Amino acid sequence: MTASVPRLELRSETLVDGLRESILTGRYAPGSRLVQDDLAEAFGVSRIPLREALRRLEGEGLVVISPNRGAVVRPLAPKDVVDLYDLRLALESLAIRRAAERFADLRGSTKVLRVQADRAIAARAMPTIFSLDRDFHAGLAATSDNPHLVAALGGQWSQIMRVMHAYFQVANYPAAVWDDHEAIADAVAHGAAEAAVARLTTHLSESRDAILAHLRTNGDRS
Amino acid sequence: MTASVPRLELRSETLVDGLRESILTGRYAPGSRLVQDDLAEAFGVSRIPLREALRRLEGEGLVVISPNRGAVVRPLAPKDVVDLYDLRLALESLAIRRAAERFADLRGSTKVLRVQADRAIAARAMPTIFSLDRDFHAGLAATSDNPHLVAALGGQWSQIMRVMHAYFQVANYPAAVWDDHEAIADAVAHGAAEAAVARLTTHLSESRDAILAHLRTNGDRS
DNA sequence: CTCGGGGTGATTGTATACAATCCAATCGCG
DNA sequence: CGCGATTGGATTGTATACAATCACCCCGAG
Repeated sequence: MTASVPRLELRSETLVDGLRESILTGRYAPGSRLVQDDLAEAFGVSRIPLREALRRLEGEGLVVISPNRGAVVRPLAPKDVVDLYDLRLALESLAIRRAAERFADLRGSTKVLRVQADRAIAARAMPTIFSLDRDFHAGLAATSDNPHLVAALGGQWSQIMRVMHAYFQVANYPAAVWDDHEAIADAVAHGAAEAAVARLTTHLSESRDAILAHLRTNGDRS
Repeated sequence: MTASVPRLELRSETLVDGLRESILTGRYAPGSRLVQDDLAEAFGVSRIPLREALRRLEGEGLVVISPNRGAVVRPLAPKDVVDLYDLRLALESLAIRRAAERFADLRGSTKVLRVQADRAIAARAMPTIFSLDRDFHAGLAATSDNPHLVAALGGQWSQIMRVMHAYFQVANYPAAVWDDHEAIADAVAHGAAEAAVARLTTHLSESRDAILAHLRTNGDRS
């Protein structure tokens, strides 16, 4: 399937995206080894661009590379979940406050997302659900008009998405998620920053606790 | 400490550190091109490990790589300074709150830093001053007991350090910096999180404004 | 003088090839 | 039988070599 291909734009770029997606969706689980020869063959390239892609992801914090011992998908312990959510709350609160200052109205797109989400939930398509969830929070971040904040949040979300895919194998998504989203979008649109932050706080707490619960139930990995 | 290791440990690792340091200290200024052949020769390696190092730094947000057009040190506009400080305040406030919860006492090391800083100021050694400033804030972050927060703050600090070196060529460091540090450390040690945050807020505002002022004065670059 | 149109040198992108290192299983010795 | 040395295979690290792409300059037509 490595298409005949001279058409490829730039190997490295598509490689980074492909690898990142594979890690985020759990195709390569936290802690698993990333053997260069195998990956190179799987993506149809030599090891040179592949190694560069790994370095890129190392910089993003998705993989850990030990000299002469190779790369592994960065492991995730329960404490990481707590720490990540703590951090994420601070970042996203800032995003909300900045967005509310300008009365950013993203209720429209939120509604669209909800429709798509309902469909995905009916179809039990977890990856799609996660993706739509991410879209909402990414949209929220974007309205902050602070690219550095967007980047930082994107990094945190990557980590969290990894946890979700690692532990949410069964569909057991917190039900009120999309209600929370609407409430937050509504508050932001009215400039009610603190109300939005309050709702976000409970929103994230529930999400975090759901993950931690699943983690303890299915937490049979070392 | 660094094991005896006389011979070269691993090219890539020392390369990344060396390159990062060169960028942070302004040896390669924001916006300047990073030609692979030149850097490879300068560091005495081939282009392969060098390219990997660049990818790593791209992941950290220090360089930007355009396909077939090479890498440049990520440019920094005035708005970046504002955005970075906005973000940094949120992150460091979180660090302070977590540190204050445990009454972390870093007044001892802060005092040591101040002594070293006074010496550096007398010697007009700006890079050393920046470094000691970073040490204080890094120490503060470390007491949060949240590695992800430490990493995020480290990334922000890298960006800010780049701005400092780019615009603070002349020694004009805000005078009250080390008083602020002592006040913050003192408040944290007494568990007075909000007092520490308040002092941090003015501390960062002054630092930011000093940079912006210099930026406007010396801002003759495109 | 301005605007395309090549052509050329400089620079990046990737594959192949080989050296260095690590890991595990085996062997030898007590 | 236990345990450290050793060796072989697997895997990573780097250099050399070459292909692909781009930027710049020069030139000629309008």
